[in-house]
Amino acid sequence: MNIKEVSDRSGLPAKTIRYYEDIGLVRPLRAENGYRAFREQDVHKLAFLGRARALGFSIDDCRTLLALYQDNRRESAHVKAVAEDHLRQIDEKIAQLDAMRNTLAHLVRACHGDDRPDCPILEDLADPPARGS
Amino acid sequence: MNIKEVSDRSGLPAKTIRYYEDIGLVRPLRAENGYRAFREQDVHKLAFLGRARALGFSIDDCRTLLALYQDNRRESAHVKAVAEDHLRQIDEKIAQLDAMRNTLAHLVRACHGDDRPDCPILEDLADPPARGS
DNA sequence: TATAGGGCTTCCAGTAACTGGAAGCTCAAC
DNA sequence: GTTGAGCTTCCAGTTACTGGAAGCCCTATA
Repeated sequence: MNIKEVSDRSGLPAKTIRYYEDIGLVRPLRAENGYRAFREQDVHKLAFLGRARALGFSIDDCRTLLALYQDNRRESAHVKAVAEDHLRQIDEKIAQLDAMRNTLAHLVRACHGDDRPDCPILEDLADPPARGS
Repeated sequence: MNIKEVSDRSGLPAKTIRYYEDIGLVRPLRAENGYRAFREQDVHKLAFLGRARALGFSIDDCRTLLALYQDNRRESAHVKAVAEDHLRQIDEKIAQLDAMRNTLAHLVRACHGDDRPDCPILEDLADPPARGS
């Protein structure tokens, strides 16, 4: 199977698939003409990677998850730990973004947004009112 | 004023301040010994940048905001547009993360997390149930 | 006065995960 | 035989820094 078909079936760009080979996530065979020759298992692996990436797992996590997937003596606790850790990171990120969002939304609401220069957004950036106290 | 003091007062690492000079966000003077010589306005600018970055604005947005800040013939509409655009991007990002979070939390709850290999997380990554329909 | 230290300088490389593009080989079709 | 699509490799660029090396500068102390 050539790379284009694998790309279509796994949903990953050909560039990404080559990159994943580069960093050792997949090891397709090679045909005599030098073309990559993918097997079903390669497509399966790539689809797995695509889904893990879509859940936000890092490439490094993906490597771990893939290894666990292929190890049938794995302990599900190990998988769960990786996922929980990632979940915590997502929660942190969301909290961070929520905080930004709140401040920003507040500022945007306060700004007239007309042809005059007065702007609470810039004023806050230049010299924010002390928080708390 | 030397870089260390500016770093302390603006809250930005010295490395970052040098980087900001590199990309033209600040232009401190130079002392005869080659050391950067920062003025009050430089510190002010850097603090502005630090706050804009903390709100998640890109360096490019920061450049724009700084220019608007320094242009007293600006229209607040321009500033507001930049901020609203950024707000939209934050909202998108949050939505994305929320979706990930939901799927992931669901999978984590379903996983026993013991010493056995059976794992709904891996099963889902390997072969997810069709969505919708 | 010699030296030790800490602060400052520049420059290079690395990070994460790709993505774009150039140069060039291969293959199928007309 | 030639065209065009598909494949190959390799290099550079993206974002916003960050770490580290090599080396100058300044101050204080012995």
